[in-house]
Amino acid sequence: MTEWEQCLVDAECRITSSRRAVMEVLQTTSEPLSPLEIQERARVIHSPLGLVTVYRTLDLLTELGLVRRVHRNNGCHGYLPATAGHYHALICRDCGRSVEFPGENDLQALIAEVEAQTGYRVEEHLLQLSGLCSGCQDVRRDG
Amino acid sequence: MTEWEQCLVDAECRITSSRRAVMEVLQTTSEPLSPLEIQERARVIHSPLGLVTVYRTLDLLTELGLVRRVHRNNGCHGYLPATAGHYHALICRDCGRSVEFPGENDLQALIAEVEAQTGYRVEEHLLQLSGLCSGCQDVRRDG
DNA sequence: TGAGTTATTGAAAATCATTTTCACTAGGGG
DNA sequence: CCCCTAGTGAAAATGATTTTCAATAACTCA
Repeated sequence: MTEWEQCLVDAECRITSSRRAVMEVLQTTSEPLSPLEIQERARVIHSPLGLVTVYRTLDLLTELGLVRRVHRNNGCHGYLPATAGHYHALICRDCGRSVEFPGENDLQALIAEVEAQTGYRVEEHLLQLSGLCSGCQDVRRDG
Repeated sequence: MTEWEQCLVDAECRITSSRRAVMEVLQTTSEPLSPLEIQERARVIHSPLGLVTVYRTLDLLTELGLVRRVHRNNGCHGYLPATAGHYHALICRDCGRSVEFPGENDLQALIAEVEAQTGYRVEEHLLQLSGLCSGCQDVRRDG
């Protein structure tokens, strides 16, 4: 039983072929995948998988903290395996490859400053960076 | 002629009743408004205003840098008058009231660190905070 | 291991934000 | 004041996501 499957059991959820297929796809991707992309890849493993089930499984895994939802430029969402703890996504705009980073220290300083200035109490933050990964920087230099 | 109207003229765009109505609504809000909410409020000023025109005007104003688009929890977007320069939004989850803050210094430090660690070149960032404004913190304490 | 309970599934339809289409209208230069 | 064309609004199209509901399959208890 994988770590994710154990999480499902702990949450009193059933381990189904559909969920297994979605989890396997998510665990082996380095770029954020849309629900449709996840369905396409997961159907190689479990062909009858419906898109609705992909959405439901993504909601479940996101709630359990196993995957992270990121905002894409085109308005739809991408999903990524989550690193333990609170991380943020850095996405390459060229190849879509994505990594996560912590950076909580710097952010906490910023948040403390903002709280002092505004009187708000900050509870959540959304931080997402995009740019070019090293590979795509090279391609641009070469081309 | 208001400052925003001058921007439209400079961009060789016409100043229409629809655009005036949308701009007036946006200039007098402190919380991010959805296109539908903007239409409702702007129709008090210019009743035949269509939702499509609201979307088009929002695109235009966003391109001109006069309004900022923020991500809402429910997946749709809210629009806010933009402060000059690069700012970020801080939104109250209770009353929706919103302020902008700079905080570029702390963020630049974080970005530099992330670039060094990952080899990516960061080009864009999305930072959005949410929590409780001072007023809503008080209400919670009282109630 | 096998039957029963019920969470889960998939297809179709519904919903919601947003975009496109297109004939009509009105802004503003001449 | 007229003309040209950018801008408009209604309706329809699109695309992501959610709901509905009957059928299925995963775990529980014997």
